[in-house]
Amino acid sequence: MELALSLGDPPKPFSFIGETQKLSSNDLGFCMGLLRQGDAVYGGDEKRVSSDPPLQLDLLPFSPVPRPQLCPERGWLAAAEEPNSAVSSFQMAFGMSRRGKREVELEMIETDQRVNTRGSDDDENGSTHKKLRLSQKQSAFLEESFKEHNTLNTKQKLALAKQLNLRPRQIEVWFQNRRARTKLKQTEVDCEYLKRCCETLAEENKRLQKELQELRALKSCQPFYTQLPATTLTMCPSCERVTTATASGSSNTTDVKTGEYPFLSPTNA
DNA sequence: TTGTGTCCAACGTTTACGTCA
DNA sequence: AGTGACGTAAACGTTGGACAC
Repeated sequence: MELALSLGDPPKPFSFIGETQKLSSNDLGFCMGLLRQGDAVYGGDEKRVSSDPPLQLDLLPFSPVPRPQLCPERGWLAAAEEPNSAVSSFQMAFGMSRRGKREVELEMIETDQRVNTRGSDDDENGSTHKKLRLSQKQSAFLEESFKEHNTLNTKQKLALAKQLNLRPRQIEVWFQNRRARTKLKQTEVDCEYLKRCCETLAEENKRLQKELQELRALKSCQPFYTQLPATTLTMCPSCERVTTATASGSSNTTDVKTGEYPFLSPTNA
């Protein structure tokens, strides 16, 4: 059994869920995907062994609290901002537009007086490395690279190492740690979001309980209702018909859309 | 199909560094 | 100036998945 859980994201199919299960992109809320054991998913081209479609449940058709997202451009929280409209912290810090930014960055790296000298010499002879902080400019350049792609292939890693005068291993480690930091921060944000959701739902529950109590009180004051037998309402999700099962065992159905009660219609009367 | 080796991301931990009281 | 506590970032070790052979 495979379970995917998306908190607060606009519902979208999970990797193992096909196009047929798409939900409205306007909705926000909780999204769960369920894959039964025996379903097989292979890499990019998804093939399924089981004929039964997996489930994707949108548990909240509305989002009581807009879920904040860590802004990859700025490194702080952002809510419903245009992702490309923001000027990055790097650009803000160094006062430049995105155009030509790369050239300026490289120039700064080259002129950086504090060169991280824990270089390839140590790497080759396998001696232990003395830990040195990366310079601000090196960090800034890595941050920029991370915003463009948070994982590196070998080619990118080597290129970055060469540009920043660092060992490829350092680049690799930096990206690993950076991903860990991002994840940690997003987890914190998600926790806060869930906390607020919980509070909102608790309030809603309280309100509904109160409403129910009022309705029950109203019902006890109106003898007409008390004469009706106790019923259990169930709705068929596909045809949206409600079945009322009475305590005596009889049952009736009604169409939710039209509100028509067949047993009261002239044809049935 | 199974076994083996390689690569890499994720994760937890350790360690060095910087800051502050 | 020296020192210890603390937070952060760099680095390390392990594990497991994907992939090629």
